[in-house]
Amino acid sequence: MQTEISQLLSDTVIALFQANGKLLEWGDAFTAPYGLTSARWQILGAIALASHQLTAPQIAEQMGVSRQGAQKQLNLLLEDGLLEKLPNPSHLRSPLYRLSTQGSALFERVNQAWQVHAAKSGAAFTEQALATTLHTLRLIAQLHEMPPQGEHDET
Amino acid sequence: MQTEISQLLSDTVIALFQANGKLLEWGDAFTAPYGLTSARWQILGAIALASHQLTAPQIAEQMGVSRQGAQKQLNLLLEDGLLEKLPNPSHLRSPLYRLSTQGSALFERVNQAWQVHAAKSGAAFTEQALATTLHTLRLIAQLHEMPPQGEHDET
DNA sequence: CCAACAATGAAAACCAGTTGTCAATTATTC
DNA sequence: GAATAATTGACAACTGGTTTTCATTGTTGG
Repeated sequence: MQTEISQLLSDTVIALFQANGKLLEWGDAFTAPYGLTSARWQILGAIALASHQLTAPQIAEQMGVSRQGAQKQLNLLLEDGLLEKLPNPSHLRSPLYRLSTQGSALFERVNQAWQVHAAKSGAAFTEQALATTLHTLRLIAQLHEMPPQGEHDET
Repeated sequence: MQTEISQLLSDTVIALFQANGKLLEWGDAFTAPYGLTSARWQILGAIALASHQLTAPQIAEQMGVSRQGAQKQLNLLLEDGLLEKLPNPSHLRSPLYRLSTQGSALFERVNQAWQVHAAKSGAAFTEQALATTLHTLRLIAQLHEMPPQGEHDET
């Protein structure tokens, strides 16, 4: 029995996949002039917008990706000199990460360009529609939350 | 100048990424009992719901992935016996794909389970909210459409 | 007809993520 | 304080996608 709402939900999920693909592709092109990719930009953002310095597992957590996945990008960004490690006073093995001078300047530039874009394309939406979409997306994510059976994270 | 709407847009994009991740993860778990993954399911769906038989490039187009990416999965699904090639009367090299008996039965089962889930979780949303979300997502996708400079697809 | 060009499948290299394993460090508990 | 458990970084293998390249097949124009 295909109800109206369940059909809408199916369509929404498909639209979500497509929007995700377009955004990643767009983000890659958008950040390419700065020598970045969507993935790198996302990590820089996570670090830049954090209120304090973060360890690798904290960054992964905050981004919703695996610890190892975040670490991979962190190592690459370190090689590129966009990040730097600080010794973690309370953890010998697990350094804190912050933007290097270079990384900070770069992120600043990208972020400013993004703000311009967001302000411009924001004109295509009503505040009401965006608020509803945001809420619905969060609900969808929550509804499809998987029981955490990862490494040994939860109790 | 961070307007209210551009902040909402940024938050929505982040929520979109997270929902996408959760859905893929959920889809993998959901289809695992049937021996599928999110990716395989998506391809079966594209073929099953098409009004006529499709070639590999058509399937890729319809899914919004690259020709080569779709081909990869098609070959795997062929190996698994879920699809079969039909000789294409108007194209020697480019066969048409359709679900095999086995693939058809499998998709039927998965799809029925999905319908149950969609009907159940649809209860969490109002029709209005879903419609707005669907529309907004399509608008986001459209706004971030990249100028096609691919192989030599577009005119 | 046939020469140029487009579309197709196949394969390889790569990107970005995942899980699993392992050794080392940190935290907990008795 | 020592044994045990959890956290962490590094590495390898895998998934699913991308682009690039190549040989082959269709298509089209002279």
